[in-house]
Amino acid sequence: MIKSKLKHIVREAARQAHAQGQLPSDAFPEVEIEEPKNEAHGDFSTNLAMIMAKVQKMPPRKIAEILQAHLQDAADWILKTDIAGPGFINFFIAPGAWGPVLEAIHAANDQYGASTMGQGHKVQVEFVSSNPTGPLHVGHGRGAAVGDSTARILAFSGYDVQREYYINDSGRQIRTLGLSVLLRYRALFGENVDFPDTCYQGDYITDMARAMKDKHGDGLLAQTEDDAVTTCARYAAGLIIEGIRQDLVDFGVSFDQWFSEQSLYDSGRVDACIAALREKQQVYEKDGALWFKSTDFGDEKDRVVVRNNGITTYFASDIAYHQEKFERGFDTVIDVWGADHHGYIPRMKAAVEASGTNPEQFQVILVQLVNLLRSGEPVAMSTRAGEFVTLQDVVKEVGRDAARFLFLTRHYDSTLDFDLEVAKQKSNDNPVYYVQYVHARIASICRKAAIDVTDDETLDAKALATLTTPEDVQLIKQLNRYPDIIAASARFREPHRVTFYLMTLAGAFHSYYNRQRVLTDDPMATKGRLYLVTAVQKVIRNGLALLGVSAPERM
RNA sequence: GCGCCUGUAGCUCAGUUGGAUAGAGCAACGGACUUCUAAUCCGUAGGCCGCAGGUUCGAAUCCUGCCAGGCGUACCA
Repeated sequence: MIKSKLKHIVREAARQAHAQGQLPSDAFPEVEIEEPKNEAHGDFSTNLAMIMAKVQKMPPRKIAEILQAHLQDAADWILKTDIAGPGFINFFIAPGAWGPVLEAIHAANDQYGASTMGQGHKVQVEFVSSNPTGPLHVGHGRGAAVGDSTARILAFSGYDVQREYYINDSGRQIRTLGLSVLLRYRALFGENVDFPDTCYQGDYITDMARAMKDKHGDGLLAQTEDDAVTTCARYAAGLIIEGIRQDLVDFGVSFDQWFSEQSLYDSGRVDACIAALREKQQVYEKDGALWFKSTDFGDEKDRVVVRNNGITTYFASDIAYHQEKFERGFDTVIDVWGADHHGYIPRMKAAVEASGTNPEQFQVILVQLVNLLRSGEPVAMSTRAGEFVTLQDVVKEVGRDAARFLFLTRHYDSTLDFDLEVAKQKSNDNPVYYVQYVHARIASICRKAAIDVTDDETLDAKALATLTTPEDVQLIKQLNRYPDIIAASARFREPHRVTFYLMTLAGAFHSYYNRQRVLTDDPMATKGRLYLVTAVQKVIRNGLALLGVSAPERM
């Protein structure tokens, strides 16, 4: 807010300088206001003079001097301006001028940081979409945290967001699942079955076999293998999906829609899609298979959509699925995938483009792997061997808040070491408590305070005016950054920016807490500081909510 | 071989999309609880931003080439 005012003031200064013939060109670039890292460089700065040097054909410092003359009396809250370095203009803001930041926070309350950036554009975020062949593991948890938080941040930033889970309930893996259950089922009746290692090994398979026995008795033994596999597959997939849904609910993640791959076949959508590809001559036959010409759209080789045995590939239904998504009117479709699927991106982009959609409307967030550790030692994980720590296990052991927060303490591009022992610790090593502690501490102050300022419609100007110490100003400046952080986080689809911001804000608060007393004998000063710390509390609560993490009143 | 991601303090990672003297946490060392919660704070120390070129007023950031690690490279999903 202060930044946008400054932006306007600088632009106005440039305009005046041009009008008075001091600047030859009126081709002004967008004014950028940034915050210098070094305090000696003021509260804000602009590099406009440097950027304009080429167009104006003048040295940057000279331009800065011209601009500075027009900035002299632009606003009474600008204490002074400096020209420094190669041509930065630095602004020093009056310590008493930061009150509007707190007013904005209290007025907006849980909407502080929200924006209309998305202008109501329809965005779909599809995430997790784990195959219903087994429970979710830690890697899925990270995808869930990233996808869910991204969706929350986009919605907060004015996008019309829909969250979707794609269920791969068709194809060979599901057959394998059914077979796995059937074989265990037969074993329950004393059959000496040979259990291939291509089948799913986990105990949950045997559990489901027992359930089949309870439900059908020995009825499946009489069926053809094909029918029995189908029965088992349907039952198992349904049960697993239900488990996944419950795990995600326990993790604080919900979806607007669960989309079945099988439904694309049942409705004839996949066949229609392939027919359309033929129509547009985007496919050709070779070696008995049908190939999609993805190389026409930048992929490195063409891809099979119908195998020579007549069965469609996963890619075929995925083309149909993404066409269907865009037909639903989404301006942007975001898929959150595990990094091991990155080779799939070019062909999917190609398919989207071939369907006549601008490929930029299709975006993939590739989430890197999670290395699960316990006290620094890797925990063995192999889905096929059935040895893995499930997301449910992790949430049970370390808690939902810690798990979600830690999944978002890295850029999704970086692999993440997730140490169960560290995640459990209620100490310095665990940033989630560091942030939550701020919320609890402030709640405690409020309980102790004689007055309640949280319902104040308008803030007492006299109380605000007491907030002039360097510690006060520093903390307010930190709060002032929040909307920009959210905007960047939404623009780049990077939830970790919020996480890092919260850790920084928490640090600033703890530091403040140790230097300044909130509740004192001075009623005005106390009131002012209550305005300040409750604003911090609101921003912490607000940011944690975007991460799907709770803000406790006591710890 | 080719493609994608990563390489920043002893360790784990940020770095406002090209800005000023590269930051934080942990670990190490030294301090602060008769105080609104010590799950906290203050201080010290720690750097060839993988290497080498290039682009410009200016590069951890952009381009090229190497080196190292991870992942991928199906008529699997």
